[in-house]
Amino acid sequence: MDVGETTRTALGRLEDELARRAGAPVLLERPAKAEHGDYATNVALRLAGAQQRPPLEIASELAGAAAALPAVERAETAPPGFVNLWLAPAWYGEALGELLAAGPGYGGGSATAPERVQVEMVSANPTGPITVASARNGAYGDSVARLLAFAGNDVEREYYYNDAGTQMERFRVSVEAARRGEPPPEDGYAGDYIQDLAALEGDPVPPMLRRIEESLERFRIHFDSWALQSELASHLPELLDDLDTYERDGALWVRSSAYGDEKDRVLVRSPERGGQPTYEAADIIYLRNKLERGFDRAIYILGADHHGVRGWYAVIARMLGYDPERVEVILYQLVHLTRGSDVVKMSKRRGEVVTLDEFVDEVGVDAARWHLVDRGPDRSIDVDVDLAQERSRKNPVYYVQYVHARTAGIFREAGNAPMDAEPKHDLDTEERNLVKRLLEFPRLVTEATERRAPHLVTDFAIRVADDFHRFYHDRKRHQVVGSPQQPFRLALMKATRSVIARSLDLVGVEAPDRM
RNA sequence: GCGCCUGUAGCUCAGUGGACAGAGCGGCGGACUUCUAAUCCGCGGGUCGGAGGUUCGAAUCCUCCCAGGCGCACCA
Repeated sequence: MDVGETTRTALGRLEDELARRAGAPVLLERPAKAEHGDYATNVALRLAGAQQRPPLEIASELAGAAAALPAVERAETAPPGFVNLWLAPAWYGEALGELLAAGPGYGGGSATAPERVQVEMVSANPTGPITVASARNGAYGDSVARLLAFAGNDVEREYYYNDAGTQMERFRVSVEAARRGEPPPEDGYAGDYIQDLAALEGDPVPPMLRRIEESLERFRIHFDSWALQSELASHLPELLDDLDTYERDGALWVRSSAYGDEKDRVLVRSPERGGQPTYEAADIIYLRNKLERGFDRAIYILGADHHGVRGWYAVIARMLGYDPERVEVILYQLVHLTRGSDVVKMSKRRGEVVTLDEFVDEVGVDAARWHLVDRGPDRSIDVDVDLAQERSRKNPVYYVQYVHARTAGIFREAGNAPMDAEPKHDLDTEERNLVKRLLEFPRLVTEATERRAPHLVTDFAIRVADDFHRFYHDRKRHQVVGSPQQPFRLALMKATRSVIARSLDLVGVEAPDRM
């Protein structure tokens, strides 16, 4: 919807033409019903109040002006004040030609002021394998990162872990116990992976981290950097000088309530509580570290159980003198494990966890990634511990991938035959619908990026697949290779394949040439 | 008690101010001498949790209520 986008697409130019005639911005929408035209605008309804005129009168004038445009084949009004437009085949050719000219970057580059962005995600302490719960964090965070990068931002992914806390101590003690052939201590960690680590020499943390990284790489998530709390902790003394702190009850507090916090926080515990820095102290060190490294924006991907810290990060930014707008906390609801219709409590000790590797072994990377991002982040996800239902071949991911396989088949058949976006025939409903769908992509991607909502992309990909499969299936009318319409239809197929491939890539799913 | 999220078709969910509310799955009935039937077509299915309000227009915005999930430590 930015100026740059509207002026460089056929749809944007048409909107600008209409806006000039209406005297107000015009947004063309695709009506739900075919009888309401290719595109429609409600601008007359919006103007009626200010102009003190009946909406249909304004609509009628605009429809008359629109009908005179070469791109417009027919313009009608409809109560209470819509203007409905039917566009000429030449306009479709122009629009499709522009889409193809944009190449692989079609739909990208929407960031008006590109930023250096860090997305911190997963960040599970390395006390065990990555679970399917953390995998949602990764699938979601990585897709957001892909969207931001496609928009033109410089994006890095970081994994943060606490290598020195009590959780890690319990983990190390559990491995030590296993090495002596003893059971894990109270509150320790059990499981086959502990035995695997016990068979190795030395600190079990590095091999555990390698295993985590392997799981995530297999899941197509690559981390540019790994941050350790122990390396950051040494910066605490210099940090304390810059903060408004005081002592009470033997502990060191920060006056965060003066920066919008609901209460002050302890940064260093009192001696009788161990005298160690708190998690909040680590938060402050880490945020400053991120921003000092030159990131314009620091994004935290956190499960909804951490929603309480959302305001805390803004408080930290203010305490350190940074613009809180540079810090962004994105929350997603949690993954619940079910068995049939029963919710089961996740518990490592009882073995009631599903690891990412198990999930991927069962359903494959593509179905797993799709399943973990195809609904809004504000909605919780159930994963059946027996995994039978996710194994289904009815998963929409295959429906979408099939578009890519079918278009690839067409090009195997067509070879290097010439293509031409300019249609030499009158376009039928399926052809028009497919072009219009593909033209939605730039705005859809822009919205998905701004809203941090990759599920809009999977939803859109299904819509593209609907339109494509409807076109493709009727071979009598829509034969591509060898038909009189071949040059145009090859152009349409190339555009379809490109949009589907990009949509799948944005959520980390492969686009196969054969299925 | 305070805060955040959710409540839409039998099930899982899209839909963040527009035209009679959509899709997938499940159910029933049809379509292959194919550029891949992992596809397509048809039929059934909904007081959009409830009540008010704002608006020409509300699933969408506001207020209250109900139900479910999660969070409110000198825990990590």
